Amino acid sequence: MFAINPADPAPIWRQIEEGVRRLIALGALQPGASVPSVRDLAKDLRVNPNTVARAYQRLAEGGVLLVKRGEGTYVADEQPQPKKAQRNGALRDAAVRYASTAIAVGSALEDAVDEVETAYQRVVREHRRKA
Amino acid sequence: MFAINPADPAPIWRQIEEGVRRLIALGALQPGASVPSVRDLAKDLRVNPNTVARAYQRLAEGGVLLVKRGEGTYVADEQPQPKKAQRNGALRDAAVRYASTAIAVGSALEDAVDEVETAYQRVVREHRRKA
DNA sequence: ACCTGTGTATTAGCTATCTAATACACTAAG
DNA sequence: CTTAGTGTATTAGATAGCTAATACACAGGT
Repeated sequence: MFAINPADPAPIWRQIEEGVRRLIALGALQPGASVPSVRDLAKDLRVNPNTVARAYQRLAEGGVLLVKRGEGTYVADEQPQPKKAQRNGALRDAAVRYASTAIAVGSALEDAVDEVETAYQRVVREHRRKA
Repeated sequence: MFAINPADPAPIWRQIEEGVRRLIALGALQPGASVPSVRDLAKDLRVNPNTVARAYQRLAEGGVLLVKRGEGTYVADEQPQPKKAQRNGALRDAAVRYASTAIAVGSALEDAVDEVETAYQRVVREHRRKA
C-alpha cells in the first residue's frame, strides 16, 4: 500500500488517512473496492490496529470509505467532492509550510519548484509501477 | 518576528528553529545581530520560555546562533554552509510530503506548483514589508 | 556592591499519541 | 451451530511535547 514515515511529526493515523486518500486519487483504489482489514493493514505497516481503526473511522465519517460491520471496509461508490475552496485551502496550507522550509534551507524558488515536480511525478510513477 | 501555527503537527521548538533560519536566509537577521531574549520571544509567541530555549540551543549547536551566556544570543558571524547534499535532502523530504498531500486532495501538478510559487513569494514579500 | 537581564537547569503535571491486551457484536462460510 | 474474520470499544501503560514554577550562574549598568 504505502509506508509510514516515523520521522514525520504528523500522527500515524493522519498519515494513513492521507495515504488512503492518495491511493484513491491515483486510481489505485477504485470505488467499491475492498480495503485491507484493520488487522491486516496494521500488520503490514507494523502499527497497532487501533491506529488503523482510527484512520478508517475518520475516512468513513468523511464519506471516503464505507464500513460494512462484520464484513469489511470498502471504497465509497461516490467519492465526496470537496469544495474547490476547501481543497485549495488545504493545498495552500501545505504550500506555505513547504515554501517556509525551502526558504529556511536557503533554496531558490526555482529549486523548490523543481523538487516538487520531480517528487510529484515520482509518487505517481511509483504507484503506476506497483499496478 | 514570525508566528506559531498550532495546527502544524511539527513541534513548536522546531517551528521556532525553522523560523529563525528563515529570517536569517531572508536577510532580516544579519550576522552579529542580536536575537530576542528567550523570555521576550516566549512572551511574543505566547509560548513557554523552555520551548524557545530548546530551539536556541539547537541553533547554537548547529552554529547558526552564538550564545554569550548572561549577555544574550546573536546571529553567528559565519553562517554554516550546509552541504548541497544535506540541503537538497531536507528539501526533497519536504517536497515529497507536499506532493503527497497535493495528490491526496486531488490537485494537479500545475496547481501544486502554482501554490508553491505564490506561497514562496508571499513569504518573501511579507518579510520585505516588515523591514 | 547591587540589581536587572541574560542563558540554563530541574521538577512536576498535563495532553496527545501510540502500543498492548482484551472483549464484544456482527457477518459469512463450512 | 460453529468458526473465522470483520469493525468497534475499553483499559492500561509508555513516551513526547508543552506548560508552569523555581532556581542557579553569569554579564552589564547603576
